[in-house]
Amino acid sequence: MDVNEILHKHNLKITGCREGILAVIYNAGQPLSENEIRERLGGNYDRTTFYRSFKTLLVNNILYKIVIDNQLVKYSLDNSITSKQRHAHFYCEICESVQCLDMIPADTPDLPEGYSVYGVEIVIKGSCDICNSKNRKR
Amino acid sequence: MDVNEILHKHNLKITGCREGILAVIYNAGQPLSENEIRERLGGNYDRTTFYRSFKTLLVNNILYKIVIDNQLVKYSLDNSITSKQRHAHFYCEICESVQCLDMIPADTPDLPEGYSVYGVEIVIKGSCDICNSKNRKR
DNA sequence: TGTATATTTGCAACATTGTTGCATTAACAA
DNA sequence: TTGTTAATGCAACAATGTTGCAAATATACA
Repeated sequence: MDVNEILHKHNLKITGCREGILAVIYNAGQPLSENEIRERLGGNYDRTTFYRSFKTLLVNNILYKIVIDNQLVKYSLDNSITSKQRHAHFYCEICESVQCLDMIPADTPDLPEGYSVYGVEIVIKGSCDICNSKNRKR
Repeated sequence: MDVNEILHKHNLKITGCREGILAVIYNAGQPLSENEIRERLGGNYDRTTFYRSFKTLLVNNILYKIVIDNQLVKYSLDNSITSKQRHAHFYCEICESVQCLDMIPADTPDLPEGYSVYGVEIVIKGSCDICNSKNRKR
């Protein structure tokens, strides 16, 4: 994945913060919280710059915001970048990681007459296979 | 619905704040945000008391927390109180109201081996029939 | 009905999270 | 290389959520 190309295609300037955020998320292979991203970038960049970078990347549909709880938000690359379909997400309440459940599509359901649908968010909460196997071993 | 009976059954003291929160939600017939509830109670009770009342009612499975966004949370009566099944919620981005979609169950999906599921959250975002009809008339 | 006890409340102080204005700095098109 | 525009970092602020503690309240029980 070429981060610079993505930014360029969206007419966004290539800055260290934006590059870093996208690279960290891409390399992680799973959605990350803002704090997780900041940690992996080694504490560079101001908090304000982060917020603004996220906002810019979200508005331009480069990042996708997964709201687990009002106190926990994770960011992944948008489907338009990854060419994925809309899908559900799994949140492990033990290791606090989020996984994309590509096998569970977030399809638009049938609603009563007169309703318009812009998006469908599905978050499944539980404990993941890794955490479950660790607990069994103890 | 007898609010006092619900509190009593859960071994919680019957206080004005708890009674008020439950009565307001019940009478609204739809999930409400903390601010909406505070407004309808006429500004009584401290902000701290509210937070603690919500926490108590949530921990005791009397209230259910519907996370629309990290900045917007709505509260409804828990399914154990209303005897409803788990269901999806609809959020209207125009009037900012939330409706229970009882016709769309939030069933536990099939996940890969080793995963445990504690809960499924489905939030459908769009515009509701009332807001859509208002826009058509203009 | 009155009283003892444990819980809840309200206040203050604090911690965290997110926003805005503005001068400085950096990106990049030409 | 340079001019223009946008992004950054800082400070100050606003909103949201938490904690400790003294005073007030709910309730079980005499």
